[in-house]
Amino acid sequence: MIDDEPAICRALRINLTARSYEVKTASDGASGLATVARERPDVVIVDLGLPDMDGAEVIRGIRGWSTAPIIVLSARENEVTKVAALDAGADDYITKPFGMDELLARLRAAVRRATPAEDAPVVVTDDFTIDLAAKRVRTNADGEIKLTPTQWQLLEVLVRNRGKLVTQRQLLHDVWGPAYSTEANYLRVYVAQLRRKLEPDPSRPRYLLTETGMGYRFENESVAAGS
Amino acid sequence: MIDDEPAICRALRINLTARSYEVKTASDGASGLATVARERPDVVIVDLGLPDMDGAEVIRGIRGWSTAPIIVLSARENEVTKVAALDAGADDYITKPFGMDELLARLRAAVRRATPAEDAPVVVTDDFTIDLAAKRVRTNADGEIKLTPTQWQLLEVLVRNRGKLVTQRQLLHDVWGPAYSTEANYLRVYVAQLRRKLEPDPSRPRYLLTETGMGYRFENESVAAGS
DNA sequence: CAAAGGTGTGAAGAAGCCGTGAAAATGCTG
DNA sequence: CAGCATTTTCACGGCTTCTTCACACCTTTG
Repeated sequence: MIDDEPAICRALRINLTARSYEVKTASDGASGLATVARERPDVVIVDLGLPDMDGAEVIRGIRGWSTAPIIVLSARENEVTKVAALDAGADDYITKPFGMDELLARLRAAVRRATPAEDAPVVVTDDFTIDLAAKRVRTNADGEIKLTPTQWQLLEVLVRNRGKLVTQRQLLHDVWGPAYSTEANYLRVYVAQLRRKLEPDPSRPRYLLTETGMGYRFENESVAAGS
Repeated sequence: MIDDEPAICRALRINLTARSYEVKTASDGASGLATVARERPDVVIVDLGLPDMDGAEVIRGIRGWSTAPIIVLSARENEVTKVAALDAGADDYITKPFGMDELLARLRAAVRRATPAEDAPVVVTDDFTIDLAAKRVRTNADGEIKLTPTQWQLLEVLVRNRGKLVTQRQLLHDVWGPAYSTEANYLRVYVAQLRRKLEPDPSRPRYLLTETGMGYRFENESVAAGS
């Protein structure tokens, strides 16, 4: 937050911190730019009418090397100023006085836009790599592995719960649907198929583990230290 | 633009057309959603207070399957309405009466934000070159290739997700719209057409790969070193 | 030590999916 | 309105995938 009015700064800091945003403040353009450079914020809130620099200057200074959303606060209704700020690279422009709820909503909108929903869905083991997003598996030995839809779904459920035990019941429910809670042989058949394709030694599984009487577990102890 | 006031509609249309935006209008929520589904606009402007639907409903309806920026116009200063619209997925909220210059500036900001990731609008393979921006394909053998609109859209979705598997569902959704989630034969027909035009050996595809039961994948393993 | 339940195989028929060519319907242009 | 390009629909053979089953193996339990 780059703002020279202590009152607004304090009000915002309190409200934002209460919603578990992390807030850093600067009170003029120069130190604002420095802070942005240092802290790499996810969003920047800039008050126009800073003591040392023109608002559009500050915005351009940030845009020169960051694509973080910039929200401008200003007392000035003046349309020319708004247009200048927006064209300099600002993402939103709020006129004072403003409601805190509106600011927060605009903040959420800005963050939402900037976050392209990337949850790193790639699991790497010593023997193969699973890319959940691309729906793709390759082994270090043979390269690309082809999985059938059911095989893939089963693997996906297990990998999404990696480390945890997944009940037979739940696996059947998630892969075959609510009507198949009893057909436990499906699991045996398909787990065997996956082991044949993924495990270095299918008869002694290292990743797709059986928990007798309960279900299965995908384990990826990066092994690291032998023994 | 979804707006039921003819005066505003006309004013906007004139101003936007003059700046060489292409404008489509709808005068109520239902036809607005239909128009968005059909036209695939780059930005949507929605007036709240439509005759048939709640504003937030319209926004959610669009957000359900499009990520195009949505700018809301409204006569209501009411903060609750603003927050509701923004949290429903709107990107900006402008209170009437507004200055045309401000609207245009916010429009530019919205479009600018929405078009960042053009990280490689030209895809080159060993056999052909796809220019996403210019919407053109040329093969090394025959030169320029003509694609029909549907063929192009399908190819575009696949290429934008190159390397990733794209579900049949998603392809139908993105190319034909939200109502066609089941017509999987369309895909077979059009993929075959694309293969006939692009693949060196259409019966043994190298780029447009089938993942039986799941979907299709555009692959461009520059072939590179064998083994 | 024998019985019982749960698990890992391999194989075979059934079911469903894909590629294909072509015809009917639709929309567009002049 | 005719002529053309495009989209939608359909039915077939060939192939992949799913389901089902029988049997061997293991571990636990009385």
